[in-house]
Amino acid sequence: MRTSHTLIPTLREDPGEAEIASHRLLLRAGMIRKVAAGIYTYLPLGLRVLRKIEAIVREEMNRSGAQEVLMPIAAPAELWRETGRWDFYGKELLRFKDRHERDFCLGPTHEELITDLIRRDVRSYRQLPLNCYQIQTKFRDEIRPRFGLMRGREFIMKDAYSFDRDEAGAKISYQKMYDAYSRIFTRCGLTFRAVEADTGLIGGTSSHEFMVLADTGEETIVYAEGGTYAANVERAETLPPAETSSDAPRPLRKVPTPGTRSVEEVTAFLKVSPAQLVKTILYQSSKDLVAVLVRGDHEVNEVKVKKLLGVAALELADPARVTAATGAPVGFAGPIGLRQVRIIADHAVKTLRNVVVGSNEANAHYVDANCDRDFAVEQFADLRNAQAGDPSPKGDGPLRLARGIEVGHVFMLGTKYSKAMNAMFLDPEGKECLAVMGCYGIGVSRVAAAAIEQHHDAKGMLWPIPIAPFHVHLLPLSQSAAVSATAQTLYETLSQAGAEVLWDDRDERAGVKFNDADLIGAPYQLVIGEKGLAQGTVELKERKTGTVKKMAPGDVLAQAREWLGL
RNA sequence: CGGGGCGUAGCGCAGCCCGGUAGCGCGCCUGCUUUGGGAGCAGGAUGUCGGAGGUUCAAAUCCUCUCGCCCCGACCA
Repeated sequence: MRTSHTLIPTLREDPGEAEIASHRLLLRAGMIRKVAAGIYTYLPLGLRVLRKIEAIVREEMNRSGAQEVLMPIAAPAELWRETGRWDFYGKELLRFKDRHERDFCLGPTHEELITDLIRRDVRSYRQLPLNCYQIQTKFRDEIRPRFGLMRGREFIMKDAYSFDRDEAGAKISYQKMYDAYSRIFTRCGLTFRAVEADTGLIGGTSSHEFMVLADTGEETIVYAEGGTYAANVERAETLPPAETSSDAPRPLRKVPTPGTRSVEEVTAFLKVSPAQLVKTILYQSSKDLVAVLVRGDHEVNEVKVKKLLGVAALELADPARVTAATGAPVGFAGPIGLRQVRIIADHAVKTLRNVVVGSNEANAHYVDANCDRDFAVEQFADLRNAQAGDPSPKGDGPLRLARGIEVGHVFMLGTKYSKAMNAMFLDPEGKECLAVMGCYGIGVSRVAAAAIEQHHDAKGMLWPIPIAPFHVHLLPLSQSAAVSATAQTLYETLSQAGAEVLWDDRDERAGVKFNDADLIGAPYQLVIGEKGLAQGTVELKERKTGTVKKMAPGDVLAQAREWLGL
């Protein structure tokens, strides 16, 4: 493809709105342009990358036995009401009415639509198992879209849904997808890790997320150093401390702690370690007010709290509610004498003796408080985030933290949707059974962004060959007849051999071409200049390493074949 | 939704505090020269100063409202 008539509007300067590498470089290289917050147009180069990723996804999905379908983006509310998600999904679900005032939404995911299809057309166990997938635009009205393609509102997703006769079959389907995903991300040239994950709004029984490891990732993952355990921090289990403190309980005392609200302030004032304090955090759930107790050096894991309480929504109680419930300003809440509020606590709280807690009175805390003796806890559970150094729940070493970009997520759904929507089939005995489902997503556009986060340098992108917009960037440095003729010949030779060549035929100076080529990041650059040509050579340069090989034009094909694996 | 910031030429920004009718760099167009890492000279085009209202003789600048965008937070008491 020639650049002179291709829309590749590269930018010389960094766009002000972009913070992270992928966003900045996608804009600068003229691959995407913003239309609204979290909504982008893909230009020719950006689209080529997406198509490459899609092709790999398609190949591996087909190889795994899944079949491609295409569902609509607009879905009628009725289907979403059947599963209850019309109310449950919240504001991320973009809703609208058609001209007849009927409710519709833009699909953020397609369990309802696919289940509706299958319940109509799959009646017999003979038709199962079945796995249908699509590659399609999704819309989620994110609270805060950011980082370009990383968290858009409109984005491209591959979503697949499997239907099996029973749990055992569903497990096989799940494993097939897990394996396909591993092949897909490997082929895309990504360093990734599959981790245990929370199922979130999709629901279901278990899931794994595929995380591309990158410091700019929005997710925190924990993994056992040298072991196999790996999980999203939302999900990662923490073990209760092995031993209960053997300290003898001391009498409860109330002490003045003027103006100390935070753990740091209180512990510094009382000269105790944060691990000797229990903080009391008040949450407003969709049902009632709940006090969550965790050790001073721990963090509440809201996902775990939500699960324990069986509620969908949970937020910190606002200061007015805290004061109403505790009788004290925010910062002095404690479990002792706290009435009409459910009190739940992290396991670690149970093993502590003689702790500091809030007194529900301004400017005072209790010291030497002991649970059971001084306050009652309704339920103990794992309610905190895992931290670096915690023991792995699998016992395979201490946990470490890392950042990741979630590019894929596989779920065992069980019968959540088939039950809600009555997706039944007849088994060999003629009995009606619920299909056991799984669902599997890949953020196609996010994969592109993740690849850049992992593969770039100060000058631009460093695309892995399988997803690069082009393999070779052909850079004739002058408009002379000899240079042009050589460029023409090499373009044809390489193209015929299956190499994808971007031919910079613009009348630009060498520096401009080099900089644009480095920015766009094709794995190889083929430089043709007057000087080299006078000596009978052209240069083939590896973008990533900067390694330059001078060779006769006739030797380029063989070298390119070797490097590109053609 | 809360906090902060920003909307001025295609892009990046200055001008705003202290009101007087808009500027710089890059890009774009023309010509000449130049031609291996973002060329030089000369000439040129481009702005409802995000929008609406208000104050004023006069508003990019002050006031009010509004829309959009970016960042942080929406998690620790």
